[in-house]
Amino acid sequence: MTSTQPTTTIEDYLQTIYSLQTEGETVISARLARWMRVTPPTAWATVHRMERDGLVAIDNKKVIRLTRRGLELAENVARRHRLSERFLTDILGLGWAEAHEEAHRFEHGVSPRVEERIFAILNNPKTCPHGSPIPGTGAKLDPNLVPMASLAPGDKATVRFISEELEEDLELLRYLERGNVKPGHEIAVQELVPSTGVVIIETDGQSVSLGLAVAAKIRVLPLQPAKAGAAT
Amino acid sequence: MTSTQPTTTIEDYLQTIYSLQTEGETVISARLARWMRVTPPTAWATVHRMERDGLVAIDNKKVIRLTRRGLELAENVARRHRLSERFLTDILGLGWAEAHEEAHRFEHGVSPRVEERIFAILNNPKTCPHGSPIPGTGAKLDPNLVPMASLAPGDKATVRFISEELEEDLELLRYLERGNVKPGHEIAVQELVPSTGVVIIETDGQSVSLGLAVAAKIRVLPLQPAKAGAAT
DNA sequence: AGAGGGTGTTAGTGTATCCTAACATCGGGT
DNA sequence: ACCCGATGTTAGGATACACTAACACCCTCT
Repeated sequence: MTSTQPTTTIEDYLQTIYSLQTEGETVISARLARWMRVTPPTAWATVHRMERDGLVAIDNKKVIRLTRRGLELAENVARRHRLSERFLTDILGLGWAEAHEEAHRFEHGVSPRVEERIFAILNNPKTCPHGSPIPGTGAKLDPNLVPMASLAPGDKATVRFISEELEEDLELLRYLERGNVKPGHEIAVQELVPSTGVVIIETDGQSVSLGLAVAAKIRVLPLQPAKAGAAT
Repeated sequence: MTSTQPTTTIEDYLQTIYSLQTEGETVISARLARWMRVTPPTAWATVHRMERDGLVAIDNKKVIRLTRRGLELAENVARRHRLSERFLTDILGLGWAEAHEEAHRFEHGVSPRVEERIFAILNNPKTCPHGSPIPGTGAKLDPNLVPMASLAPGDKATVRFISEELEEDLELLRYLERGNVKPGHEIAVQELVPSTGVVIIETDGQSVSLGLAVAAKIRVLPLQPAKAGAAT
């Protein structure tokens, strides 16, 4: 029977592969091992069980890709996860930073019936609190978004999306929350020198420093009219 | 390490033992096997793992009892379960009958933080929708309650509690819901002849027939003043 | 007394997850 | 040409949970 409901572990792998794949990353077993915080042999075995069950395909370069069936299941998990995040923040009042971690646990308890009710109560949201589109709503990531790291000093933009990869780091999320680096907030780049590896931006009056690796995983919508404004 | 978080399976066993024990039943391995829908050897092995981990004690008559630590954990699970039922019905609008089954899945995703928020949003409820007290609220089952099966024809009473044992049967719950045999509703016994094994009661104008075994697991609060009222 | 049912146990299996220890590979860079 | 680091794999173990087959007990009812 390959039609059995996936276990919690498999759901987690599906979701991780889905996020990485969606964000354009190459998914290999070693990467998954780090993400799932297990040893390489464990991840390897699990991925091969998934291959056996028709959830993923592994090409000759060892790259892991979701099959049609795997994608279907993964979208379902991602939907529950992102909906859970919205629910936890909007209805239960949990913090923006804590939502991801809590949702990770919460999502597995959400049945189709509960999912449907939550979706309705939230008024059909299209994205999670960190900007990821909720599968099934037709929402897609705006192709006009660019990595914050690609902006130039003086540029202004609106934060739209925090990579799920960054969400694994609770401390980082708390830092971003304190600095108002959240979807919907406007930022202005104060300093960005690749060689230093640091970006300094301004949000709502305060200065926030970020590593370039982090800034590369935050996507923003540049504000066109602000191309030449940096006086004082 | 006996201090690890219990698995989903162990949480389920704890909760079941807790319910049976609280309702005054003798808990033995064979009974648990039926409740958990596993074979006797499986239940036996699991219970012995629990004994090993200090969650239960098994006396020489094979009776299983929660230890202090087991009780503590079990109350925590029961609290999350009953709170989840309340939440699913009161906030998400799921049906009274479906709540138990859904909560069974939902409860495992509820962290202490989420539990606390749910409790607050529900305004500190003291019982689940089926009448079981929520641990931690100080609520206890009213000792004046009697099994519906112990009433006599003509007696009136208010339904207060449906045994968790009955909640396992979704069809039965649906039947009870249609017949308004739910906490807070008033009933009047129309017929109760032990030899027939059937009780017929009236609720809100409709007649409902129940087996005595079922009626024995529904507890009601007799209405004193209605001792001699059955004219027409 | 003997048959049965309900229970408890042991033995033997199988699957999913997880780990450590080792070894195999490949692509660079020195 | 050689060594290294990242990756992939195999081997060998654990543990939790679940099952079937068998057997041991006890108590009750005939």
